[in-house]
Amino acid sequence: MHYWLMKSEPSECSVDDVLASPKHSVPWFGVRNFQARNFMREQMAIGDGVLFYHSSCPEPGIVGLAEVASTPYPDETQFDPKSHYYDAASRPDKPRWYLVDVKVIEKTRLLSLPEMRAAPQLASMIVLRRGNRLSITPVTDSEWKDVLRLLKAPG
DNA sequence: GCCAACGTTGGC
DNA sequence: GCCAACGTTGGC
Repeated sequence: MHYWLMKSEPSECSVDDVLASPKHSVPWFGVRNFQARNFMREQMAIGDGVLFYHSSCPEPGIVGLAEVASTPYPDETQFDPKSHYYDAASRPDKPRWYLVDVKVIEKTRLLSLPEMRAAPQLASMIVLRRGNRLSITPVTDSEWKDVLRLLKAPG
C-alpha cells in the first residue's frame, strides 16, 4: 500500500471532470515521463491513496482524495496519430507508456500550494521541492496523514 | 509572458 | 559516455 500525489491541469481534467465521469474514474493518460510511468507501471496497486492536485492554474493545490482503481495497462493515446500524446516510437506489441485508472473518492477543500509550503510537517513532500516537475510523486504515510489533518482544518 | 529547473535528444 | 541544445513544466 502506497500513497501518491498526482498532478492534473484542471483545464484538461479537473477533479469535477472526474466526478462527472462513470464510476468517478478516468484513465490517467498522457504521462510521458519515464519516472512517472514507472511509478504507475511498477509500484502502484489498486487501492493506493492518491492526492489529486491541480497544477498550471490560478490556484494550484490539492483538491481531492482519490485512489488507484486499476492495474497498469497501455495508454492508448500513444498509438493515435491524431492525439497530442502520440508517440511514433512506441509499438502496440511493445508499448512504451502505461497508465492506471484513478477514481476520485472525495472532493476536498483547496489545500493551496502556499498553504502546503507554509506547513512545516509537509516540508519533505517531493512536490514542494524546488524545481520539481514530476507529475506523479510518492507520498509518505506521515505526509498523507498530515495532509488529511490539514484538509480537515479550516483553510 | 517570463524564467528557473529539469528531462530528453543527438552529435561527437 | 559526455554535454550542449532544445523542449517542457509549472509557479509567479
